[in-house]
Amino acid sequence: MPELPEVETIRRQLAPRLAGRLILDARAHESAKFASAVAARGARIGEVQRRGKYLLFALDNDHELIVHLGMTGMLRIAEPGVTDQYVRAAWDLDDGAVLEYRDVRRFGRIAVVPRGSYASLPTLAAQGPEPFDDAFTPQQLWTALGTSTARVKTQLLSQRPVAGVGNIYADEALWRSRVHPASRHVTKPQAARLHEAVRHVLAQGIDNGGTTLRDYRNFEGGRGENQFALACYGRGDEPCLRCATPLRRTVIDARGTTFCGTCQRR
DNA sequence: CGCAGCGCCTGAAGGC
DNA sequence: TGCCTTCAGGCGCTGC
Repeated sequence: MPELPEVETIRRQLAPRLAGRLILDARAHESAKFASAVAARGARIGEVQRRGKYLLFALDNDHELIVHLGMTGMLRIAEPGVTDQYVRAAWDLDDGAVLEYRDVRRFGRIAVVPRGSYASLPTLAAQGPEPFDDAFTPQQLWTALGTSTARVKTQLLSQRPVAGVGNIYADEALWRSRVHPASRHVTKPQAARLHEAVRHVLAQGIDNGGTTLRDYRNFEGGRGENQFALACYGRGDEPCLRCATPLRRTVIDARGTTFCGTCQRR
């Protein structure tokens, strides 16, 4: 599932490839989740930025094209003559290439909005700080987590305490910081450890080009390598790398969750 | 207003 | 072998 490291890997690859390109034409799946992709027709692409898991393409008409990859979304340059029933949007570029958005399960989303107007994307509008910005601090994380009584993992997945953490990196960060995923309250030291852990696991994910367990591919079609660096996610019943206790698998907020019942205390 | 619960999607994998 | 069930889960929306 594309989380911040996967989206950032894609952004770094496609930004230089797409900057300055004019969108000559566009097509999209009829679903409201993708239909507005055609509104980018006639615009020139500027800077490509990322906010959490959202890709933001600046357009020269005071709008921006926003792409969220959901579970199985991917961006790529089309191969000539190849048809694919899972392509949900396509943009014809002025250099002859076709940018495609492919999404088997259609959990992703595309929007064209006036620059900075995110009312139609409430999760984007309400997101917490970028994890590598100065605004993300141990104190800020502790305060943010304290405003809700929801489980700490649920809060991380809400994107509100910090942007960009999904199920894989949430399990990794909670394991690294020794915080129990179902905790409804975290201490200041726990928040400080979680702050460090979020930055660590996301930075490592970027360094490794993202995590490819099933569907994730980068803009060049390649796989990430971070799946070989995971300490917790997907390792249920395998020994904890700190204490050797078999990791436990449970469900929190309808998401598969792996954690160490010995190291990670409430 | 906050939040729990639900629905969207479809291929892969496992059971019988 | 083939059919059926279960599973993966981010996020927008609804209703309490």
